[in-house]
Amino acid sequence: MTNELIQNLSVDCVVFGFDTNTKTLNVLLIKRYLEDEKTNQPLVDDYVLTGYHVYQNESLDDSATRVLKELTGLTGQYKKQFKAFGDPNRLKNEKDLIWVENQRFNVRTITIAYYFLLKTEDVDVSNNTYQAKWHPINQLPKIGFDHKQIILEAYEDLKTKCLSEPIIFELLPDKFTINDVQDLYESILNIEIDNRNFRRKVINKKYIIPLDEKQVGVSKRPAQLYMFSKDIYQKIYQKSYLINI
Amino acid sequence: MTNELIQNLSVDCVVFGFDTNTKTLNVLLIKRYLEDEKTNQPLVDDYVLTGYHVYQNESLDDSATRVLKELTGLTGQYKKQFKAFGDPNRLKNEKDLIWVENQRFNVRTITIAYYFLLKTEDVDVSNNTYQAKWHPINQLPKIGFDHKQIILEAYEDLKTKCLSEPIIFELLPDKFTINDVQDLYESILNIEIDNRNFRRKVINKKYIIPLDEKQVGVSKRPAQLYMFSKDIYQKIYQKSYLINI
DNA sequence: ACAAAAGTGTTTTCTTTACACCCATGG
DNA sequence: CCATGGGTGTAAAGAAAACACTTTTGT
Repeated sequence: MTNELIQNLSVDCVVFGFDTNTKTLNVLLIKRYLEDEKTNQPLVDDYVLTGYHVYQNESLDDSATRVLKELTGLTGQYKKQFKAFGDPNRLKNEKDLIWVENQRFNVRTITIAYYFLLKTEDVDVSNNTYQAKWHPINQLPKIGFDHKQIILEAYEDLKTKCLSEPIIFELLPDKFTINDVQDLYESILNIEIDNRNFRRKVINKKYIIPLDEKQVGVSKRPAQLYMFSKDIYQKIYQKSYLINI
Repeated sequence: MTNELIQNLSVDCVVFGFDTNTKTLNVLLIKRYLEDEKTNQPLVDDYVLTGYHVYQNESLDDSATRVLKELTGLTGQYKKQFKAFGDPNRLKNEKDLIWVENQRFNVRTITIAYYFLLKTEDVDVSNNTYQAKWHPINQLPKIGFDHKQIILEAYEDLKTKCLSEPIIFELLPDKFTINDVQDLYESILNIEIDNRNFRRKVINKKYIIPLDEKQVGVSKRPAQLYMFSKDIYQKIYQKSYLINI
């Protein structure tokens, strides 16, 4: 079998990045721009998710990994396939049709959507091939295709999942403060959390390990740094059967 | 556009049914059987999920609904798209290749997997076109393709989801006893639950409504019947932000 | 009257929530 | 010495867990 693209199948990647400085949860989007050849008027000018067709000999997961690597250079980031989008009309608004025709791909394309978790600081966005930019999840720009819906569904999944699994640490640097963790939860969930109760809860976890280190270069009292131990987490993990309906 | 099948795309349906009598959670599987034309020896003889290719003008959800209807005659059942399976080698063990060649479909088929929740009693399995049979989730027969994996992942999703959403009632008749609910949780989660604590918890929910009715035709003390009100549930539903990692 | 499952209360423990001030550091 | 965010404890309320006997019904 030759290694061709599967014309009607793609992956799309919702790349979430947390910015510890501004305390915002962001999505990495690429520019979609097309001009009229004669008038030079922009025909399409908005943002979309990064994505690409799947190769014939490639698994869906590998495909998503490849797309992320091409966009960011990163590998080994947390990744989750969260939904397939395949409505027959999903690429059929006016701008999308212009774009699709220009790019010569199938209008009935099914996309397998993934989301990734990483740190904004890990991506050099300054001279990115795709003109990728971070956008706060709460201030999304004009977005093409059905990608806004895809982003929002990814975000819902993230919100649910971060309550029951320690995926939050994928969005933080290896060394973080308790307040970083709180800020992150507050950004994702859009809620306020009591600092004392939160600290107690987090610090009591055996897999949150205090380091012999404090913040440096901050113009205030430097905070204690912690790390997350996945090993310890997995060792002490106990499935909860608490029914909460 | 003609209404053709999309050759490399299918949906597969994991149909869960709870049997209130035997107190078992079951999966509906269809027979896969093929004989050698000359020797009449069985070449393939096992079970698979029901599934079919998606039509060009059909959404993924509609496709799954159609497949369920063809199998069971039922519509309007609880349905969830839970994962896409698209490994390039997913249909490539020996029996699968024999089957695939016989059925002339693409070996690189991506399937969008759904699960459905219903009551075993709602399906007339006796003279089913597909020789469909209920199989207890804990005693699955020999299963073809990658469908065992698909079933197990559906089951994992169901286990998680039934802890935080009232989907359990999709598996029960409209009128049920508290012990029915407990039996169902115990079957799904494979755990034992304290009856007194469980009753208290469930009966206190405003959306669990006691009826002016008791069981009839049972050879023991007849139990109080209840119903689940989705309306009330949605009205009083409050998103929980409890962090439990 | 007996078998079989339905139904019932209390206590202990754990978890969550609410709440306000002092501390350490860099500038 | 001051501004800034870091860090701390206690009490009350609510939820979960542990636990054994009585009641109702059909046969």
